Amino acid sequence: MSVDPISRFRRFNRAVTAEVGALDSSFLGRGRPLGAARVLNAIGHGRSDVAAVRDYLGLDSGLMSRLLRGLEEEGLVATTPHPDDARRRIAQLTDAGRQEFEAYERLSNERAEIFLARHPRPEALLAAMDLVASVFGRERVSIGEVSPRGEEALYCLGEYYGELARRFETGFDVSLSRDPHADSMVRPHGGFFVAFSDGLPIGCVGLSGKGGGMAEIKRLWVSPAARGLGLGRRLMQAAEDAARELGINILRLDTNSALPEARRLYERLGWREIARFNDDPYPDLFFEKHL
Amino acid sequence: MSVDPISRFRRFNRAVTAEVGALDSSFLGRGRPLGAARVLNAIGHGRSDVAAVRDYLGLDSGLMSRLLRGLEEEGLVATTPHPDDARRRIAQLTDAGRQEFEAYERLSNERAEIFLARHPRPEALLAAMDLVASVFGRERVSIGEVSPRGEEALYCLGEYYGELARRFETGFDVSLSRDPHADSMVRPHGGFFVAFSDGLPIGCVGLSGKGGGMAEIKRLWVSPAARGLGLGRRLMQAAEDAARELGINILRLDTNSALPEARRLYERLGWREIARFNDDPYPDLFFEKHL
DNA sequence: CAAAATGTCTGACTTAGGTCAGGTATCATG
DNA sequence: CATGATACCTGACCTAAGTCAGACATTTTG
Repeated sequence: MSVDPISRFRRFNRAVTAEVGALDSSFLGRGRPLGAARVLNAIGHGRSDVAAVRDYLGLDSGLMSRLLRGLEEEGLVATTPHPDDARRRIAQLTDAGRQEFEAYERLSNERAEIFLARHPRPEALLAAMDLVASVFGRERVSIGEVSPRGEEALYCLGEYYGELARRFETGFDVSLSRDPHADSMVRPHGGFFVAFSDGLPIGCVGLSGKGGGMAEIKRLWVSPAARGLGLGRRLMQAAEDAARELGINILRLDTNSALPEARRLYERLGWREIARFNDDPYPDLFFEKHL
Repeated sequence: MSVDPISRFRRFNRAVTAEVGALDSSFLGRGRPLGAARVLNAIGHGRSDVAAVRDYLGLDSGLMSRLLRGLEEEGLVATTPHPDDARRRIAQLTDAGRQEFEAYERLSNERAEIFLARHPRPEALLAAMDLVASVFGRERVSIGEVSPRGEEALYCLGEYYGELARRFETGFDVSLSRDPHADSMVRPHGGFFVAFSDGLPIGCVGLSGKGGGMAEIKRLWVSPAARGLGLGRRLMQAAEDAARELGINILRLDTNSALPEARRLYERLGWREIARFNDDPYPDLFFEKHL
């Protein structure tokens, strides 16, 4: 019986091709070819620069131009020259365009809801989808610096605390831990970095400093769906790069032996175990790295 | 932060659309449009009837005819009239066609291997993909009667025993259990049914009889990826239908309280708990249903 | 056995999507 | 301020894919 990995992969492909095809063609219900609908959606999602849309959708400049013209004639899009550079153009939805865009959004959301409702445990299904999407999108993960008070950061931190609570035998209570003040993770003291996969945050790390040549790495978290894809390393690299930029040359961090994969990561990245340097009740392992 | 189910679903869609598109276009490397490649593959996978191919690929009869003609001109396919009905035609690969088909298969397998190698735990990735594929392919699951000695049946039984071994505190040893003889699950005594999703077996059930108006349901198994999609019910229905056909009017089964979802299923389907009717060491629950 | 139905094929046509070679306006630079 | 680079646009062209009406041979049905 051929239930080998390859057959399973190919079954997945066929199932998904059929379904995604149906999803795509549901966009056809609004009497507009798929190309035009995709451009409308890209603009609706905030890609206003014509070149950005073209790039995102992988379109030839001629084709892009024609699609844009079509949407303009329909009265859904208006283009204006870019204020800094009149060669470039920026496209924006008109009121009618925004309505049409929202109709597409509704369609898409409806399909998503129907699909998720097909399973008795949508959370398990979503976790599986996250995992697949993370592996597929592995090359398209970007790391950005954000405010540690912003919603992306808060989301990541919430997930991080939840994970610790699950993995520490004693649970985890933020208020008992040495919680770095958000100001310490903002320039010029430090920074806060979030990894985005197609717009969704899937990992974070904080660089917490007080001025001077020393800082701490805090709150390294990678979404379960994205583990094993080298994201921890990339986040640590982003934090180190920022530290160098800020003139920091000694980094420290604390962690717990209940998180063996974190320990392995630090060791692989050239961190050295040192003696306890704080009285936080949760960590039992302490590391340092000279840049 | 929008990390709601809908966003996650849509992220999955985008990731998969991009990847599956790349996969499709990898078929273009052999200098043949996708449509022709799809027809070649359908024939290679054993769909010889022209109507069957057309139906499977959802093609117009005119288009199908032209694609077939193209493949014939390339010397990859030969068509002959159907022996029973000269209006119908059957298509078969020539030697050159088979070589070309195998080249496509190799391409497809290579891509699958590369993808799976991207993850440190391919088994977790595959489990996630199986789950998604099962939900997507929910409507396309077919139940067929097979020999209980065939490879599909043996595969399912292997998975079934593995599952019991994991779920029973004492483990599970087939040789200690009352294993129904395969002959009892073949007409006219009984039957063995396997659920297929796109060719892969994802569930089974046996109807084990010795002649006479009574039979037992044995070996009900549903792949973890396909649970919660109503497959258990469909398999039980297939077994019951076969029982009625064979003139059986009393069905029995035994199960274990370590499998609560099985118990719930039986109760929902109108089975009644009865007293122990055998001395098998594993079951502790016994059910009966009058048809 | 004539009429209706079926399965495939052919020709004429349409649409979506895409490529390519210029063309035009604008910007950056020596 | 001339020159080349850049960003977008236009026209001409092409292919893949699909639709539709009718043709033809064969089979089924009244």
